[in-house]
Order: sequence, then structure tokens, then C-alpha cells
Amino acid sequence: MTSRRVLTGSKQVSLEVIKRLSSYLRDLKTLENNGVTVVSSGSLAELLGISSVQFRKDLSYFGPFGKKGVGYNVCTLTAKLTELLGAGDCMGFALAGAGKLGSAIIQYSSLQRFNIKIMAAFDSDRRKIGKKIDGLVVADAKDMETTVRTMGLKIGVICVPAKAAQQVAERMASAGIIAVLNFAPTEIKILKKVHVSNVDICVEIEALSYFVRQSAT
Amino acid sequence: MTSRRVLTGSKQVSLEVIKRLSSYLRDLKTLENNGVTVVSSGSLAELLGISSVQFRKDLSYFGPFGKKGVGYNVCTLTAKLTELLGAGDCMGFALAGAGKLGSAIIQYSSLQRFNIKIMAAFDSDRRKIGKKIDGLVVADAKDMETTVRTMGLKIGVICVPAKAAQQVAERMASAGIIAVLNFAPTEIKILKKVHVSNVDICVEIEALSYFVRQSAT
DNA sequence: TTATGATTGTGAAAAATAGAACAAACATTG
DNA sequence: CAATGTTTGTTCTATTTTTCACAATCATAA
Ligand SMILES: NC(=O)c1ccc[n+]([C@@H]2O[C@H](COP(=O)([O-])OP(=O)(O)OC[C@H]3O[C@@H](n4cnc5c(N)ncnc54)[C@H](O)[C@@H]3O)[C@@H](O)[C@H]2O)c1
Ligand SMILES: NC(=O)c1ccc[n+]([C@@H]2O[C@H](COP(=O)([O-])OP(=O)(O)OC[C@H]3O[C@@H](n4cnc5c(N)ncnc54)[C@H](O)[C@@H]3O)[C@@H](O)[C@H]2O)c1
Repeated sequence: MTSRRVLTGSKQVSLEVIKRLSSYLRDLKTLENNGVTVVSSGSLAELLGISSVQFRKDLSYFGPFGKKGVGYNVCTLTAKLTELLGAGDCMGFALAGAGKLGSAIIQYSSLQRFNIKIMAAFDSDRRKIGKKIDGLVVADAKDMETTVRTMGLKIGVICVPAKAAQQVAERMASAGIIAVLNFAPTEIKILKKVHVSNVDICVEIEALSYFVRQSAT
Repeated sequence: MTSRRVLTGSKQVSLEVIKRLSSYLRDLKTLENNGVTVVSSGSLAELLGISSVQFRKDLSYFGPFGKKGVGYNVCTLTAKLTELLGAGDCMGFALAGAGKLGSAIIQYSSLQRFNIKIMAAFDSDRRKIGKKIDGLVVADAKDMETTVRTMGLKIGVICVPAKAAQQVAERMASAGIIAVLNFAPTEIKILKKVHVSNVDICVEIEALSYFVRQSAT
């Protein structure tokens, strides 16, 4: 894993921390909906399946949010984390490859609750172009650069076959995309300033297989 | 991230290493198909977007596979890694939630090339039960325990809504599943001996959003 | 055959991450 | 109000992961 780090004031925080903060926020929202008003790092950590120190440590990169002897106000902390992660204003993204996985993601309703919204989807297959998925019309991949640039999109999700992934990523980058979530089972080599997160389901399952086989002996 | 470790002989190797080995194997197969017979850690690392030391170090946990001054025989290394990861014999898995994401995974053809095969899919929705997806008939979630146990499946993939994930995971565990890939945006609390890998796409994109916003300033 | 250059494998150093420990702050109870 | 118990925030310590540095090995070409 290439550990990219992000500046926050004077400190540097790893994206791993950011991902955890995001999952904290996710569960805090659930608590909020359940009417919980105050929570301690201990009980929240138990909910999250992590240690309470890790929770407090992660928060500490961004300042004190709790009250000693009491815990955290769920509402306040939710608001602070939302602001911190910039999850308040909607972030749009572009998706390439409106196939099986791509369609699922287009229709992935949870993204809305995260203020993440798909703004454009592209495909090179004539049978896919023009198709309406969940209200979004799939556009011609040829128009990707123009549209992405016009809309000012910064995040790209790659759901095209492996052999097309590199080229698609490059085109996205040239259109102003600076962060990519890649589902294709291949590594993308691209400008340093573009951040690439890979999710390779085959690799995930293969690793689990290894674990299973080890457990068997 | 809970860092689970696996025994190999006397050494302990983290699952992160295993995942990387899996991605090495993935790219080695591509090289093999392209007729490349010998490769150095340097050129392969460049292909993988990592450092050559990391590649060699990862391999070193399992023994020497290369020839000094020359490099690695692609064919041999592929075979060794395949054996090491146990990727030679097919590993079956069970999937819960044959919805949008679940269907995409059922139809995910690349898994076959990894010798990973879906053996059973379950859903609780009457409209989904009995449906044939890519030749596989979706079974009633009620029968999950029995079927999973009978088939001796060890890996479970969770594609059900968040609120059902915990219960589904527990039922999988009770049926003998010891490794779970969870796509639901919630943490699963379960017996220590069951390994849970989480893939939360919302969290991934939210982290990218943070990166994007940071880059803007 | 002998130098030269390339590349591996690994112990040791460095960096990053996680964890423990504890003082400071607050609430509560008597 | 004082004593006690709780919980945070943070420093310090331990562990894990990554990177460096280099001896050992091999091919090649003089
Ligand atoms: N199906 C899954 O569950 C799954 C899971 C994980 C990863 N993936 C990966 O995601 C990618 C897509 O998988 P899928 O199952 O949806 O395949 P798919 O064939 O259903 O979809 C791929 C789509 O990409 C389009 N495409 C091809 N080249 C393109 C280009 N240059 N520009 C724009 N669009 C292009 C195709 O027309 C097609 O619609 C693959 O790399 C696959 O390995 C799939
Ligand atoms: N759609 C995506 O691209 C996407 C991406 C990442 C994660 N996810 C997550 O994956 C999960 C599924 O997402 P989806 O978009 O496919 O939703 P979906 O509603 O299309 O599918 C969920 C399926 O689970 C079934 N189900 C519900 N309870 C069940 C139970 N107890 N046992 C068995 N089956 C049950 C439902 O009948 C449905 O068919 C959700 O947790 C979602 O957050 C989805």
C-alpha cells in the first residue's frame, strides 16, 4: 500500500486515519438516529471493533472533541467530523464502465447519505451508451474528458476491464481527476499527484483462501 | 485495521503480505501470457508500482525463488506462488444477498481465473429466491446454515444491507465459515477465529474526497 | 580465466503505526 | 465541599512495516 499522507495544519495524517474517521462518522450517525446523545470512546470503540485508544488517538490529530470524565456529544462530534472530512458539501464523481459492477455502484443508494454523488457515467459500448440507470444517462466514453473537465469532477471510479483501466485512468487524469478508485484487477501507473485506491476483490478473496488453508493445518 | 497474521513454518506473515503476493501472482500470469520468461524484481516492481525491495522482502518470507544476477523465472515463480497461496485448487465461497452488488459478484468472471468459485448464493427476498444468475440458482437464506455446512464452505461474502449483516455473519460463522468479506457499511463483531475483511466503498470515496479537498488548498 | 556488472536475499536501520500509561478535567456521591 | 470514580488527551514505549545497505551469487565479456 502506498501510504499517502495529507496535511492538516502542521500535522500529517495518513489516509488510513481518514478512513477510520469516516467509519467513526458512519457509526456516529447511526447512534444519532437511535437517539443516543453522549458516547464514550470505550463504548463506541466496542461498537467499531477497535480499541478506545485508537479512536481517541485518531481524533487527537484534529483537536480535542470530548469532555473528560464524560465522553463525546454525539451530535457535536458528528458535526465536527463531517466538517473535518468535508462531508458536508456534496462531492461528485465520474464513473467509467457501466457494466455489472458499474451499474451496481450507480444504483448504490448509500452513497447519497454520504453526500457522495455520481455525476456522470461513461461506457464505450454502443449498447450501453444512452441507457438510463437510476436516472443517470450513460454517456459515450469519447466525451469523458470534456464532460469531466466541464463539470469540474475530481474523483473517478474505474469499473472497466483490466486492459482498459490504464488508458481510462490516464484520460481521467488529463481531464482533471486527481483521485481514483480502481476496481480493475491491475495496477495503475500514473502521475504522483493523482491518488489511486485499489479495491481488488480477487486479491481479497485469495488472501482469505490462504487464511482458510492455514487454519486447516 | 486488525492485523491478522498467519503462520508459515516458524515465521509470521501479515495478510497484507499475502495480498501483495496475490497481486504479484496476478501480474506474473499476465507476463507469462505475454511470453516473458525471466523478470527482475526491478522491472516487476515498476509494473506493480512498488519498490523492488518490498517485492524481494515479501518473497523472502517464504524462501529464495530467484537467481542472483539474473532474476526470476516467470513460469517457476508463478508456480511457486500459486502453490504457496494454495491458488492451485479451487476455493469455493458462499454469498449472501443476491441484490445489485451480489449479482455483479456472482457474474464476476475473473474469479474463475483465480480458482475462486461461488458455490451458493442466498437471499431472503422471495422475488430473488429461485432466480438463476449466471447458472447459479439463488437459494433461500433460511437454508444457508445447512447448505454451507454440507458443502463445507469456509468463505462467506456479505452483500446484504447493513442492518442484516451482523446476523448473516453470525449465521455464517455458526455454519463453519471462518473468513468473511463484508461489503456492508457496518462493522461485524464476531468470534476472534473468524477473519473479517471489510470493503466499504463509501469510506473509500469519502477518504478520496478528503484528499481532493486537501489538494485544493 | 578473471574482471565487471547485474541482481538477489537479508540483517540492520528507519519510519510508521499501535498500544500502554497516566495526568488533567469533569461528574457524582456522600 | 471533599473524596471518588470516570473518561479524555497525550506523552512515552512497543511493535510492525518499510527501507537501506551490502555481501553473496551469477552471467558475460574481455
Ligand atoms: N463484477 C464484479 O463484481 C467485479 C468485482 C470487482 C471488480 N470487478 C472489475 O471491475 C471491472 C468491471 O467488471 P464488470 O463485471 O462490471 O464487467 P463488465 O464487462 O460488466 O463491465 C465493463 C464495462 O466497461 C465498458 N468498457 C470497456 N472499455 C471501456 C472504455 N475504454 N471506456 C469506457 N468503458 C469501457 C464495457 O463496455 C462494459 O460495459 C473489471 O475490471 C472487473 O475485473 C468486477
Ligand atoms: N451497490 C453497490 O455498488 C454497493 C457497493 C458497496 C457496498 N454495497 C453494500 O452491499 C450491500 C448490498 O448492496 P446492494 O446495492 O446490492 O443492495 P440490494 O438491496 O440490491 O441487495 C441486497 C440484497 O440482500 C437481500 N437480503 C436482505 N436481508 C437479507 C438476509 N437477512 N439474508 C439474505 N439476503 C438478504 C435483499 O433481499 C437484497 O436482494 C449493502 O450493504 C450495500 O451497502 C453496495
